[in-house]
Amino acid sequence: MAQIKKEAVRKAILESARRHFMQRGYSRTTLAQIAKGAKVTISNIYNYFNSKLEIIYALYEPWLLERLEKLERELPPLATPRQKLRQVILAVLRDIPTDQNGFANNVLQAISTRDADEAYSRDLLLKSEALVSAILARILPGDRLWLIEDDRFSHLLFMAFDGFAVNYKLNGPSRRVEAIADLMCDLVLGPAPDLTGVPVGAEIEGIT
Amino acid sequence: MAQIKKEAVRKAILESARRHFMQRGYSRTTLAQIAKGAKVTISNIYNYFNSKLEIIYALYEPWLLERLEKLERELPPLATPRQKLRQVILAVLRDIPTDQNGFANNVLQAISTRDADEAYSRDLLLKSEALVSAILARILPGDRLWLIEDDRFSHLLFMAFDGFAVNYKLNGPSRRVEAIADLMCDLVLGPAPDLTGVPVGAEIEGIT
DNA sequence: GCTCAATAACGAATTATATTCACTTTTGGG
DNA sequence: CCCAAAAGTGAATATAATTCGTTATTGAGC
Repeated sequence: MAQIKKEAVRKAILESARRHFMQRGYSRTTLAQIAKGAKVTISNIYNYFNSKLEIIYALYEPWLLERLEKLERELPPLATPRQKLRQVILAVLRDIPTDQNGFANNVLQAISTRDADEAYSRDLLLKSEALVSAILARILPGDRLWLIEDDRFSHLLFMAFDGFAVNYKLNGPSRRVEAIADLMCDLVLGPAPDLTGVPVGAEIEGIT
Repeated sequence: MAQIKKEAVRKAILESARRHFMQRGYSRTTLAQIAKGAKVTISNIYNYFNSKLEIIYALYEPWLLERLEKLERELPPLATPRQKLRQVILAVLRDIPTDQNGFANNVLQAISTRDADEAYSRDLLLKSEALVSAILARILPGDRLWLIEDDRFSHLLFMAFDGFAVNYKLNGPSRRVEAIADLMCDLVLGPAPDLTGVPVGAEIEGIT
């Protein structure tokens, strides 16, 4: 054959892109900046990726899946179904949208401005919803399992995920997301037990 | 004084912009197209608006408020609180995101790509949430009014609104949005009455 | 009506970037 | 040790938003 594309170069491009997207967002990051950061010429980037859009897709999938795996690791220490459900909701509506200085928003930037003829696969969305449904299946009591049929509840969460991602960039961290998580827990599991008289902090998730 | 900005010119610019945004989306609509459609030069547009972003803002607010007023007009004919709640949810998650070929998505395009130094006011979001809360206050039974405290439930709806707006452009009409509305109705008002044996159609909202 | 200054309207730059292209350099298999 | 395929390059190209210097219009005061 001949020269082989170097994994190191690809990595360098992705790393530089990630840094810049995080700092300045997708739209305002130029290929010139990415190239400079990766010590590569702009045109050589096109030997590795067909477009700027493809670069962010390459970053997005592993990032999101990693975050969902992290969520799974966080759950076992939590004592009650309520704490676990709350954590799942907060992961999707708060922790992931704010991760990496709002990285999720970059994907929305990219997707919403893409040309109609550029392919877009919703596989990742479907996969993520299924993953969250599987997590919920292990948390919810039997009489609440109808919620996750057809990934309905997960779909709702991921639709709201978009909104929280956009709003994080506009207004900073949401002041109401925890209240919304509690509200959803109440709706799904019934009202929280009255904690009056219970030592402060006992209802907080995490190490007891 | 001297020449006065003509309302007709401003209107023409907005109308042309609306048409083009609807057809091709915000990013792919050029000022050249808007100018041509409005029979105005590109540079004259800048006598009326400071930027492309300002044009879509000028279209967005009246459009959204009009849609929310339309929602209010749709409610009185509906018989039950459940039908009304369902209609509110469907308005925010389905009807408004799909209106005008996904006009809402244009605003997301504009907002998500705006420069950080461009002012953005969340007043409209807050106003809309308050409006929907007020509507819900008239629908929900007293023991469910805690849901709308601090506009929590409305906020959740409007966060999901963003997701549905984005996804409408990517995948067309959601196949699950009605199921999600039913799910939310069930969570908020308790399970739907069993309609087995009831004449078909009796549970559908609208004229009885 | 007439004047004139404010400003609407204009066309031609300017700027900023993603993408393409023709060319040069490198390198792995025979 | 070739050499062709592919990596890598710098210079166009294309597309658009925005700015700028100039011209044309017009409403208020006379």
